[in-house]
Amino acid sequence: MRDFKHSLPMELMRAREAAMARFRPMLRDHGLTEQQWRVIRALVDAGGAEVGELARKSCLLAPSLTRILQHLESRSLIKRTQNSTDNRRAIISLTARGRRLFNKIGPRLESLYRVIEDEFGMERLEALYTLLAEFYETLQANR
Amino acid sequence: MRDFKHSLPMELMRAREAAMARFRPMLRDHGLTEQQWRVIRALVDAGGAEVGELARKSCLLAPSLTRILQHLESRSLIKRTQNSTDNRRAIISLTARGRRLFNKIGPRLESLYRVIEDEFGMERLEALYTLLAEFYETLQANR
DNA sequence: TGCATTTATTTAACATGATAAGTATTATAG
DNA sequence: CTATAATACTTATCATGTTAAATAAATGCA
Repeated sequence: MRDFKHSLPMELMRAREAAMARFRPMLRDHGLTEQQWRVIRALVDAGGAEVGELARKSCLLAPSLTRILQHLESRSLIKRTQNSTDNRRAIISLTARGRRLFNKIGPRLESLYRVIEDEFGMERLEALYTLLAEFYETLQANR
Repeated sequence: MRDFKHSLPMELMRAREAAMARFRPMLRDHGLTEQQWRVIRALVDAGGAEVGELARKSCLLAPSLTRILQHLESRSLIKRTQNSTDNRRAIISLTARGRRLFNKIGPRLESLYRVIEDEFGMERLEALYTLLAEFYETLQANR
């Protein structure tokens, strides 16, 4: 059998964890989990989105997102706007407070990210991005 | 700011999830989670290990591993052997039942893995492995 | 020896991951 | 128009992720 070390899901996880270990402490200093940050960032990117759309953009399962939105709403970082034509759908968007938090954290994470770019090298990083995207597409296409 | 889509931790996660989606249903059919399987596989690979060593090999945090071991022990898939020279350490190993389960599942997962190799191609897969390992090493080295 | 420190593991608490089931709303066939 | 199916979320449940604190055994040193 293939060596245990040579397990792709494990390697992907280890690489991801190595990166997240750089970012997580700062998010935590601001009272945010990694997943909560993904939601906030997706909302900045989209400028308001339905729950399902937000789940796809932030790579979260619907039940997880439901809880996270409840949490963020209780902290007044997001708000819900009911869609008048379809009462199942609600548009989620950041509050002013949510945007302020993003503006405070975003640049700091960017600079941490640039450190990684410097350490690993932009070329190899781009190569990694490309392979990851291709891998994802290949597996999605044949499923 | 860098495009939200271009977030390395996200891409790593999406790639991992695409792969795990192929494996998870079969593990579930045998009543195992992905993490429980990692522990079993690490035990086969090491043939018995201390808890800390097992945590490293299976990429699990100690508190998660504690719970998983309790679970696996209650199902008689693993056993603990006390170390006489250091009572803090216990050697974890598979029971006969644990090994039988591994022998049943292992080959099926291998064949699912080979499907991925075929779809994505062995060369690109090796390139991905190499980049992931280098990325991990780079980030570990400078931490 | 005796006691503070370190090491190995477990508990605790809160948040998320994963699956199944439930609820409310909208679309659709008859 | 109405019963039925599909859609969009939400709840529920159990397992794990993450951090901090607790426990217990081994080590180091006065």
